[in-house]
Amino acid sequence: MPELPEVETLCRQLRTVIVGRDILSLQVIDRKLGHLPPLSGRGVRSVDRHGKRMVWMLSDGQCLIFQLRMTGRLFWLEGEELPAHARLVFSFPDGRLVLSDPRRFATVELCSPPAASTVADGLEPLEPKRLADAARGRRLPVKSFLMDQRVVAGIGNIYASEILHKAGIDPLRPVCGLGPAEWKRIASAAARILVEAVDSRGTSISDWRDLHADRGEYQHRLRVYGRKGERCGKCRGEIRRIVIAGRSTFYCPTCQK
DNA sequence: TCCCATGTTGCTAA
DNA sequence: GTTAGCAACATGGG
Repeated sequence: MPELPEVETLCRQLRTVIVGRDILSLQVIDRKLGHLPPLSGRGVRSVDRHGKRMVWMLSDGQCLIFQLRMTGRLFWLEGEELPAHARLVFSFPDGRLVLSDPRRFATVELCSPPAASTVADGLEPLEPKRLADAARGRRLPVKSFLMDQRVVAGIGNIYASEILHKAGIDPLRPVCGLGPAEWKRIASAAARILVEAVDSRGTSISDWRDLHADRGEYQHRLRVYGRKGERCGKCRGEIRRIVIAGRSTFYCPTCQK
């Protein structure tokens, strides 16, 4: 799925086109998404994000929560033609918004406003101490820890590798063995990378596209992800690919300790 | 044909 | 209680 920077990009772009507008209708194309009412006449009050989850506040007090998972995309359309794999279509006065999702893992839920999350979002300043506290007594690899959405919301497989490379930490290190200085490096690397990725409108590694079907730019700035066998830009070591918890992980064994 | 894929959940077993 | 491993979801690309 889109990770935090990709979902944030969509939120920013969506605000300019749907906040303050009324939904004319909602058409569910893929029944796997479950039952959703047409929502006709309900306005979109706000578009927000927590981690990888997008939340629309509607004028009747209900919320729509989107989880795009692996291949969910949102596209703003002004013409007639629907993109491939269209699963859901919102009609607005000025255009249509479509959920396109080849693998059909995305979910959309209509519900009451959720309670405020106690989990820090990745774009909030990350307290190194908070990470260290959450890690106390746990032995799992630091990469899995960073991807745990109950620890920090929004970091996925690409940015976890990038953050640990910037911080100079071996992704396999058990979290309970990391010291305060290392948590500080991880927290500042995470903040830097996520902000830069948002500024780049995300990473178009394979087929990620933003609301207007444009590519992001962060794929040009990846230092380790997808670069197995290449030389590390920091120390010229050889970048390796390993598997942690079933997910590809890229790192430089020379400068990540 | 096989392997891989930006995610999440749920099960099993150590 | 924690963690790893695996399958499931479903599809497309190399």
